[in-house]
Amino acid sequence: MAIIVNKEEKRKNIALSCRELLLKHGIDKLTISQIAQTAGVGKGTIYEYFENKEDIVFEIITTFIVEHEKKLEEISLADISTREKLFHFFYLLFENETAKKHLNIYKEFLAISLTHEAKEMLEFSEQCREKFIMILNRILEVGTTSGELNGEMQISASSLVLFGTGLVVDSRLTTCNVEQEIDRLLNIIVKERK
Amino acid sequence: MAIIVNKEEKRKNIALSCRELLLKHGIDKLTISQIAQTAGVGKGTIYEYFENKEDIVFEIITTFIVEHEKKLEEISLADISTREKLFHFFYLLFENETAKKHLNIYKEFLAISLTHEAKEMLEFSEQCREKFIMILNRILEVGTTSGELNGEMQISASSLVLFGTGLVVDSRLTTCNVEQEIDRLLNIIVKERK
DNA sequence: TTTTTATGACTGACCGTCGGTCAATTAAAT
DNA sequence: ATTTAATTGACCGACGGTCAGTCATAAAAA
Repeated sequence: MAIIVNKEEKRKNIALSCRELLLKHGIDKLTISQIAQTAGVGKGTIYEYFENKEDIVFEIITTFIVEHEKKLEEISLADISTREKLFHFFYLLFENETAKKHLNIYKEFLAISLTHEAKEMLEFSEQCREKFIMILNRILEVGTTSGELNGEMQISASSLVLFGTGLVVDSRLTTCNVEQEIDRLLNIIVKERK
Repeated sequence: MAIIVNKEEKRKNIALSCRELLLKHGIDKLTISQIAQTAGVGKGTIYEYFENKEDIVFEIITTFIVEHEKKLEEISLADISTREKLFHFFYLLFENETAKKHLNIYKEFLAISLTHEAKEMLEFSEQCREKFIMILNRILEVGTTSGELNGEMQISASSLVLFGTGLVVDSRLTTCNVEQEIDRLLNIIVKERK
């Protein structure tokens, strides 16, 4: 017949080659032409591998979120106090300039999925949420058995995820001091140890 | 010399006349041509009164949020238990079909302000946040003095606002059960009364 | 009072951009 | 030579935004 390319692989490669482009311009300013040029293919080729613009942006963002989850995993397994784990868990997206770029992209992703009811996007968000909850639960369990957390309080990981989402969204406001907010939350759920 | 119109008033009138249009179509599907037609003016006229599309959408959404704040005020002053006040405070946007339309609008507002760094928009958001915090603080104060809340816990209104924001954003996910999440939170901060 | 003039309000044809399509082309496999 | 997967960029339609020109009216001039 003719050449057979690994569609899935090429899809990922195109996405990978445009990571920096997305970080630099953000979703809105990113054009398909730019993407095609950066990936070194024709514009039409993009549509061989992606449904539409969201689809490709989504694929790129996925790579970021997967990395993010990996870091969260590391935090949950690190040899630090539960309080520190939780702090880093929430503060991860704010820690430095690179993190803030990722934060911006994540905010844009949230913005899109708030207005577009794309099924795949929602499913992916669900999966992320569940993963976050899983990791948080592990941290909470360790903290409870070690006595670091206010165990009788029945903190649920899903509530904490809501707090985290709020943090991401409201961090755009100057009246929201991220570090302080996290500390306040931790003061409630983590026992004083003296 | 020539006719002088009240720019501010006409601006508001154009916005008002398009409330239903926005509720019906959402931001993305809303076109300037539609807006102009609905408002009964030419397309160019829109740009006499608004900077750009976001500017006009923002003006419309503002009218919804102002209404929302009024309802929150009412809740905070109602003759119900603190737990009920807090529940309604968070559940207000989910209570019925009309509320859900407003929820959608609020989500779209969040979406816009997540991606556009417009100064006025941020300032308005700050004001909203401060107002929310103010109302919540009033509820919390009453609840603390009446002994309904776990007073020693130092719940901060701003943390609760973050929770609320997260609730709005994550409510688009089926894995997020709004009522349950609110109840869980309230179980932590409200004393059992038996 | 009537005419002229200045100017803000208004308009929609037009422009540039961009997401998305498709007919034509290429090239590998048979 | 034929078939077929893969690729491409010219093209399309939609949309946000602009601007040169028109309109309406109040003030000034006659």
